[in-house]
Amino acid sequence: MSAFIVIVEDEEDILELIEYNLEKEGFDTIGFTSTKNVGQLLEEESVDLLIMDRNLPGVEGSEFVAQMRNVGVETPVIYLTAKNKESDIEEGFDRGGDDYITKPFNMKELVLRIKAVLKRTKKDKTEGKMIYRDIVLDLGSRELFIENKNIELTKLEFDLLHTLISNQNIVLDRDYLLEHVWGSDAIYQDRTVNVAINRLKEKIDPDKSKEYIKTVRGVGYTLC
Amino acid sequence: MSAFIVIVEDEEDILELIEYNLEKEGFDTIGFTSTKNVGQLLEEESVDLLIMDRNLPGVEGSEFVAQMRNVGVETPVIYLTAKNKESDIEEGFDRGGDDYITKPFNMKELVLRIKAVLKRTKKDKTEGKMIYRDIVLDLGSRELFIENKNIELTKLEFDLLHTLISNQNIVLDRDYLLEHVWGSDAIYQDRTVNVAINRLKEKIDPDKSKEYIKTVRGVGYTLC
DNA sequence: CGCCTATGTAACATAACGGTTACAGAGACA
DNA sequence: TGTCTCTGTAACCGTTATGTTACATAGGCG
Repeated sequence: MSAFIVIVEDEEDILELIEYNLEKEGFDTIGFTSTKNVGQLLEEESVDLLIMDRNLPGVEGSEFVAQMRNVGVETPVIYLTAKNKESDIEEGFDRGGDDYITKPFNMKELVLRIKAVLKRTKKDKTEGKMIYRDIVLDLGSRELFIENKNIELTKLEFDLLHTLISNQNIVLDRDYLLEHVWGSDAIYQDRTVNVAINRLKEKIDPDKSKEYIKTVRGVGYTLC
Repeated sequence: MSAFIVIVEDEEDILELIEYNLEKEGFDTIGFTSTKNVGQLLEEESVDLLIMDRNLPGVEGSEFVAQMRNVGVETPVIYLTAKNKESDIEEGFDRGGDDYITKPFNMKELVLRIKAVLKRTKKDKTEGKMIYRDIVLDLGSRELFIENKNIELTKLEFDLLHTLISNQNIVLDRDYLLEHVWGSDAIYQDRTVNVAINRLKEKIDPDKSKEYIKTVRGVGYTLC
């Protein structure tokens, strides 16, 4: 899971520490010691996550985010804050922040929270296309093209193919698919997955010549 | 799938009910009626799952978990909560909780969720590749490459090789293999291991020139 | 060398797994 | 309400993985 992360933190050593650790995790980062220029960046570039110190000299971090929200920027935010009085925390949440973390924090926790937020927001990011071999899955219009031919999919089929394609080369077991496609509270039988997969197979490869979806006996399914 | 589960629930009868049912499922459990002593346990012992009432007298369950996260404890959590207002649920998730279940709940659902969480956290640990000499075992795609040639394995063969390779240079006896590959509740004969090992040997080294798997007479097998 | 035990091998039986199909209920839509 | 589509469930069946058994072989030890 790669992502473009903007960090605003006035203490340079902390800023560098965060950047170093996040890049080690494979994220692209850019750091600022003030909110200057950040607004423009958020408006113009596709930023996946903003990590924002709340105790910046001059502007309150949450004030800045509130302004951003007003001009239509929806980038999720994780606040860094030395305060941990509950009122502050609640305030941060109320204004649309997605998470907070109190200093001092450890890197492991920050990374975990980042991944959690990205995972959560990845869902509503429906831009872009996913490609696998000659399969093109348009996440915006929810259309599937195979060899440039449009193939209609039901919601279930689309979601199923989507999670398969976003985990290509990884064998997904039925429980995983049930949880991620049907929902974590779904209590269905794993045979349900079975049938759904085969309906999908039938649609995307009627004459069974392509073998996009490989079944791994005793385990699950994979796109490989 | 055995696991060590800590339960925090102030109502003793509910606590006992949960413990009874989980132990019936083969889990090791320990129950507490308050968070006292729980923090220490989580830090010192390897706990697989925490089941946490959110409505404890005094401390908020999620506050307690947040504190634990701050000191580096990553134990997954399932919250028990009587509240079901959506805001509460989201908050629980946002702060790093892995799942929640609202009271009143039925045991079946709780057990299902427990198994799901355990499986999910186990999976995170098992990504990547394992290498031994010229053997490359891809845990995600469940593929085996020897000298860059792909060799198909059945589920059993894969799991067997996986535990061998993750215990290389250690002689594993048949009981260990039965428990870890076939499952702790498996009641097979040790000849079963024998045959499985040899089927694996045949696949990964047909002309018996490499001798990846060494049999240690009277003890078991090892990759050394 | 000869015995004994552990291990390898091959054949067989069966249980598990997954593909397929048919059907019924749920939901959308007119 | 009636119709149509989507989707979960159950039943059936072929395929294959795998446990079991029986027998062959190899290794250790006197």
